[in-house]
Amino acid sequence: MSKGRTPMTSNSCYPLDALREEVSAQLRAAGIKEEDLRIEYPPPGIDAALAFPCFRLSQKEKKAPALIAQEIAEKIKIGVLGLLPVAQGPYVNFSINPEPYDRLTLACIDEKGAHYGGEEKNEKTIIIEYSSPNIAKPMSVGHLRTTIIGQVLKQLFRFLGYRAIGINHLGDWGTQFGKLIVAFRKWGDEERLQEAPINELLRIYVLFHQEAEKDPSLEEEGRKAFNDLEKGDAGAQKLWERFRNLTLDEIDRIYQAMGVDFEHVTGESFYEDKMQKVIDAIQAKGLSEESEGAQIVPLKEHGIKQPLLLKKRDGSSLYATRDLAAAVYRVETFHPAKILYVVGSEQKLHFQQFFKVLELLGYDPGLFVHVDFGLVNLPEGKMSTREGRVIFLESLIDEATTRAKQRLVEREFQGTPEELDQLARMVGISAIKYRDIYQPRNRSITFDWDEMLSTEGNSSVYIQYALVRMKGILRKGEVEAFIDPEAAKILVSPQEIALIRELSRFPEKVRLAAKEYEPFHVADSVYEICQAFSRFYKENPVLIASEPQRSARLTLVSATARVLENGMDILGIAKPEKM
RNA sequence: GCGCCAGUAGCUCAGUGGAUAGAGUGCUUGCCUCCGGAGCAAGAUGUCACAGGUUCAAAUCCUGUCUGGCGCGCCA
Repeated sequence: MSKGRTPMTSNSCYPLDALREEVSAQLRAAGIKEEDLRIEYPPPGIDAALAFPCFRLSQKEKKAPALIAQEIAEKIKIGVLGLLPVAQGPYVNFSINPEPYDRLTLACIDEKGAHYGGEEKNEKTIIIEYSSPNIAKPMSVGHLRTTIIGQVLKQLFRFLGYRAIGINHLGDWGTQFGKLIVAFRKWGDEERLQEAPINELLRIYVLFHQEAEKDPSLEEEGRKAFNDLEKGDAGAQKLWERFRNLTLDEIDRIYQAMGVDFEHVTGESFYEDKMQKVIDAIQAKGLSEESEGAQIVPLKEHGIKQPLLLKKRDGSSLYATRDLAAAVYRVETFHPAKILYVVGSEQKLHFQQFFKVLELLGYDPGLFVHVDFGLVNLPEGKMSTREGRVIFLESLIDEATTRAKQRLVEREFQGTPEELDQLARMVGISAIKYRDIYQPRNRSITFDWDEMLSTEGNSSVYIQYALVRMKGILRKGEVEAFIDPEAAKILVSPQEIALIRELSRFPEKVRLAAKEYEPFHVADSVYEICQAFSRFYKENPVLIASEPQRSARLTLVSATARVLENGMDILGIAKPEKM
């Protein structure tokens, strides 16, 4: 840090925070009360970094807002990071004093390094449940969003100092396993199961449903088989275990390719022996009742019309029961500050119900968050594994890798075939991931190959390419991440200033992403940084510049690469050295 | 029928009650003697679904209508 010239009340050196504090202090000194202190960001056309609107005061004091702005501006003295504010209409606009602000930014990046944008370690635990594929089914692009968003959130919260625990809540329990057991006993092929387990399981599963249309008694048989399984029948148990292990081996390969990992892989079956306790607690509180032979928890009095189904007529469990057991187990085992459920928005009602029941059981409702997201549809309509209208994750990864490779060959990539393969995977898989985090989670997506694997504009490739150019410059400039804050006085071109400004915004965007559970804010900042860099790169030569520009620009490239890598690490975007 | 989500540029989408509503893509046009052009620059394109209301101020809040997606008892 450069000599503590900057007023800082927190231990954070983030420049935008410091500027905000400075501006707040100035406004307070000018007589603005705390409750009127609202600082906002002016729109892009306005040449200012922060603005204070005077409408509210105008109401209180019955004076024209422009007049108030004028008076406030006159009372304020020049700051350290900011210039003398100016009244523009009803606003008091605060502009940045580039040199000290940029010096602080560079110093902060230098000081924090790989932690720039992050926060100090805290003691809080956050649990993130994500991915959660079904055993015996291939992963389709439908599982992509939860897997990627969940993994990114985990990395994001770690970056912000949390202890983040990822849980893969496998769909390894439920009626479909009864069906699968019946199907395998009738039509299963041992050899095929060995060779391509998921394929074979999918085949007999689809077959089961076809046959069940002709012979509805199969459904009953399936339910009975699950009931056996739940009661601990040895034969059923053994088959189930095989299906589970074989599927997991296959799925693990995809996780590995995508850089996804979990602290715990505990499927629904894990909670099989933990459900009774919750059911007892619910009954003890008198929350449940019998209805049409099933056990339900009515929620009408609590604003939810549909009751939660606790137990089926035949006494076997439902997913809500297992989710309740899982929640209780996790709270007691990990004492988390939050549990995030990264699950599609079509399950919103389910989460409302089961969160409400937890609340009625005495748990803090603020503990549980459904991080929902929109569906992935195909142009032909809703995906359906049974009806064969589906794109498997494996084919998506293959296609992405193939396309990346093709492009690399076109561009005459220099390297061994192994390097080419590896790079193609880095580029291809990152492209897939980025598509799920560059926009908010909320919307449903219609799957489109070209859009999914885009390499232009706001895409992972654009970001990787920007990093590669930075690395290229640093390599040739023989600079090892050297950042000299004093470069701030030389970095005065519009592109240089704009780039540093963008770097200074990164921490705030990271924080916002965590607050809203929205990875896209990080992606957005990363993209803006790359765009600012590309503009800088175009107009400001680095290596061929003469001193002191050359060194100053090397510092800037170094700092930019640092921040960019922090962002890419959060997002799980691969960081190639060359491409 | 009820509930939730969405409707902003041709397409995919940002946008904290405040200033001239922004990106990407697509389209038109420039830019490789220069650190990698998967790039940069410029241009055109808007009834913010519609109708009311609240407010000094509404794409943003409220009500209603229309359109689309999802959900609503023994699947997850």
